[in-house]
Amino acid sequence: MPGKQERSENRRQRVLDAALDVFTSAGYGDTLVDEIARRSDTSKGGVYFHFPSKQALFLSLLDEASDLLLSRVERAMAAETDPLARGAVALRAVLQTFGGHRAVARLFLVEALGAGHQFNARMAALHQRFAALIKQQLDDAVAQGLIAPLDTDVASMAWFGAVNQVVMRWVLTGQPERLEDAYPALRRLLLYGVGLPAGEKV
Amino acid sequence: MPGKQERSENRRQRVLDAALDVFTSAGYGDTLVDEIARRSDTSKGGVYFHFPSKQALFLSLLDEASDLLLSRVERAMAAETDPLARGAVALRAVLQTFGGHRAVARLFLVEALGAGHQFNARMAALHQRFAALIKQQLDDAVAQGLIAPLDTDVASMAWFGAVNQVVMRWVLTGQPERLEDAYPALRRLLLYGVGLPAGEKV
DNA sequence: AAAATCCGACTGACGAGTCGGTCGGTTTGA
DNA sequence: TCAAACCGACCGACTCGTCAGTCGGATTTT
Repeated sequence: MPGKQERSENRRQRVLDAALDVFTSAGYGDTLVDEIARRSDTSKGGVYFHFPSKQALFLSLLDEASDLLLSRVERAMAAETDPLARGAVALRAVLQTFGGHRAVARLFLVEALGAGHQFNARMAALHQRFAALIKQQLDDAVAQGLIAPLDTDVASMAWFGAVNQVVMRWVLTGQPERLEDAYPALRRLLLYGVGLPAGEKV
Repeated sequence: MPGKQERSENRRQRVLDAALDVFTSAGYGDTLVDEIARRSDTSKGGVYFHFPSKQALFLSLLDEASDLLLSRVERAMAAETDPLARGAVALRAVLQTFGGHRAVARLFLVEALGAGHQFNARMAALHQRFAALIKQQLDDAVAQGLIAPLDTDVASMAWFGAVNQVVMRWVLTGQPERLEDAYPALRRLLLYGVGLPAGEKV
């Protein structure tokens, strides 16, 4: 017998799970709250008991997902000190996390953009956060003389975009079979791009 | 006195122009056909006389824009023979074209994603077309021994994504002031990334 | 019993697409 | 030459399905 909080929490989580399913398969606009209710074995009223609006429900998913992603990335980076190594492990953490949660990846890369203008600010902030994380490592690397000076604004955007696109292709087409398989090629590309001489370790 | 055809063409174009405005500022979902009619100084019926549906109107814009972009890129590439040089001029052509048509850039990079799942296939095909163009140059460059062998699948995706993201930032935040200003840094990044030794010409 | 949770029929706003009608220009034919 | 007949372009009030969100009541938990 689940206690009170427990039952309620279960229900809330079931709604979130179902919402992830439906949002990622139908897109935000075409998702019906009724469908989320049906799939989570509750009712429309039940959904609205736990979430004030469809939009808030979607944002809860995004928050849940970005917490997951950022915590993993930060944990990975904490274990390294060299800026470029931190970039590399962050890259791997991203590929591993998305690689294990395709629906989450889809939510981030496809649906969030398709969810209308209300979400653009939120997404822009999230992008900004990641780009800043990358830029910081690049700036550090330049400061430490590991790489030659370069436009780290453009470079961090480009890094971010490159990873983004590789993940997106995987989400949409299933290639490569395992997302992590793209790691070596991507790491090489990014590090070389930033001026690291060919044949370096890290 | 404008003939009937002429007047009709004018009207049709006015609708397209207004549609570009409204779609790019409100997003697909939040765009009202009534608003397009209002801004093009016509009526809802007038819009529907020229286009069978809101969706078809949007697709017409996309087609118009992709024709513009691809023709410029192809023209630029035709003037070069070296694969990496072709990549570089293609990059510049993209930056110049989008740089001069911010609304079009927004249409491609933001609104098309927000336009719902009906458009995903269309957009995926377009992305595919560009990625294939890039991959071809990279494969040629490898075949000609200009660069060391690499995973050109991942590399072309990464290139594409990198450019995409730089353009998107410009669309959303206005940085850099002139999109073309990102060209040198981006070119360097992409060419180095692909293994071209630092300090090469092209 | 009281409170928390859940149900689902219902409402109201909304907006894409329709359709009967208008209007200016063009063709016909007397 | 000049209507009468015609036609394509255009208009905008209206229809009609859709769906997020509500609410009064039922059910479950404490």
